[in-house]
Amino acid sequence: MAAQTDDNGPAIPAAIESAWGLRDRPPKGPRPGMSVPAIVDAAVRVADADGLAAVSMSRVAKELGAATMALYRYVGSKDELLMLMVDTGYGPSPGPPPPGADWRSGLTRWAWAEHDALRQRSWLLHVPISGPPITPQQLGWMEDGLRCLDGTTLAESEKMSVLLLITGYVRNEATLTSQIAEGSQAAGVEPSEMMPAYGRLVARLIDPARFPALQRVLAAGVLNQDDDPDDEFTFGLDRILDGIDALIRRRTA
Amino acid sequence: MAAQTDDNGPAIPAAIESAWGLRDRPPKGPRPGMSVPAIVDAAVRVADADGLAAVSMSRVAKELGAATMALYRYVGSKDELLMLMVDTGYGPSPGPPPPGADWRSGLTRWAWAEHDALRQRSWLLHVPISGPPITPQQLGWMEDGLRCLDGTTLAESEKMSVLLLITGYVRNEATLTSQIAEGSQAAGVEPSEMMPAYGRLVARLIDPARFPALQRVLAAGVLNQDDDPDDEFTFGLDRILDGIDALIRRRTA
DNA sequence: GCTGTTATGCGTAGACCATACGCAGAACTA
DNA sequence: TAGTTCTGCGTATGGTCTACGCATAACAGC
Repeated sequence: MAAQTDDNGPAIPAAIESAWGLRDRPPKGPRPGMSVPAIVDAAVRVADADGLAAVSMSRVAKELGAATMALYRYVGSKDELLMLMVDTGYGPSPGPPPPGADWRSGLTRWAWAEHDALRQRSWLLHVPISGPPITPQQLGWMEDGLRCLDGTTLAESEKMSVLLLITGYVRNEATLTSQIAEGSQAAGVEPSEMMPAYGRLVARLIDPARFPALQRVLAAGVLNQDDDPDDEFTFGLDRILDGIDALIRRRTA
Repeated sequence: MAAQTDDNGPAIPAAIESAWGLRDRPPKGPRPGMSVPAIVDAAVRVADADGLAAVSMSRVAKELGAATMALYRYVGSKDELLMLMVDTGYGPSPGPPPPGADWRSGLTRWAWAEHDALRQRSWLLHVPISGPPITPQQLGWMEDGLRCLDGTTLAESEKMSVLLLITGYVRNEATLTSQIAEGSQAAGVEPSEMMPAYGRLVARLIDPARFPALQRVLAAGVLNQDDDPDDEFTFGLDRILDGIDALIRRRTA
């Protein structure tokens, strides 16, 4: 439905038009009492306060002092609202790499910026993403990431793959640490006790004869200490950057 | 609630006891008409056929010819059922690496096994995972992954980080390709036309002056060709393995 | 200034969803 | 046979998203 075609090619989904500010208000009819950005901000406020699960259309409407169904004049569906929330939630991209920076320090900065955004707004991880990035800020992040690789000899398609690799890693790492935080909160346990408790549980369940390697990990106390999540993040990121480094050297040589 | 403690330490969540087969049937009362595995199998069948969104308690009950509320005698909540579904859905782990295999070929096989499992059951990606792996098959995968690194000089904690890195990558890559598939199906477009359509949309939205690097990617036709997803997967995996290789060499030297 | 058009705000209602609770009856123990 | 305990499941509650339609407000053109 709504697959109408105009002079400029296939139709752009309403949510995307909203995000890019391409929607022109029709000259007739009453003044709108709300605006898409106001609704998105309210939804983000709810998510910040009570998590993504608390974001229902009625809750957002209540936040604005409006009726539930009034929102549907501005966003086509809840999924559309979620998409706009993500664009707002990530915030502006970290900007192009400082002049003179090499690709590695540039991408490190880029990865940490996403890391920080996801740490601040862990609900972003719970939004079911339904496609490649298309909103303005998302593409801004992409642009800044690509610029980090500007001086390298990588092919354009390889640059893209590299960014995908890193952003995937950042999301993944953020998901894991946020799960620990949420799990500990749900169970009423200290976050620092979460991993040890997990270790004890695994130790109780597994038969050492069938899980010897796992048993060795447990015996080494890997799960007992709660190491700094930032160190864990750095470790993985450095591995990936090492791998990219190997590729770049090969392409250069 | 239900935080009772017995002789063997803190209580094990009911779902985990189910998964490990630790629940002994009480001697009194009527014979159960169903079983946890039967329910989980039915739920998996529904997810395979109509996706995770179709998995509701009533739908699963209908699949079994039972009443909705009857299921709650076997699983404590829908989340519990989902957890058991994941354990079943992944299937058995690929087994330990063939004797004599080096770590790299072992982990490649391991990564591809998860890749294949996720490709076959893309609904696994939509299950909101809520903690570290604790079910039998999940820990089996972990065990097999660890064994691939048995001969290396890595610390136990590093082995764990390496597995986390790889499994995260596999999930991420699978998520992206499944999104393309689902998106094209939802839009009624050929999957091979998905990326070009995306490229055209981006091209129409962005201002080349503000997104020069992105513009260059588009001009290079990166998004126009639909390259083999398996090649894309191999590319990222090789980057990560290169990074791990660098670490192992450093540790060995 | 009047009229027709169009858009907004939003009330109502429908179709789902998970699940708390309680009761009838089955299967066991003593 | 009596008592206990567990199963199956009907009912009901409170939540979700959103399709539909109506009253009203604001503009365009005459």
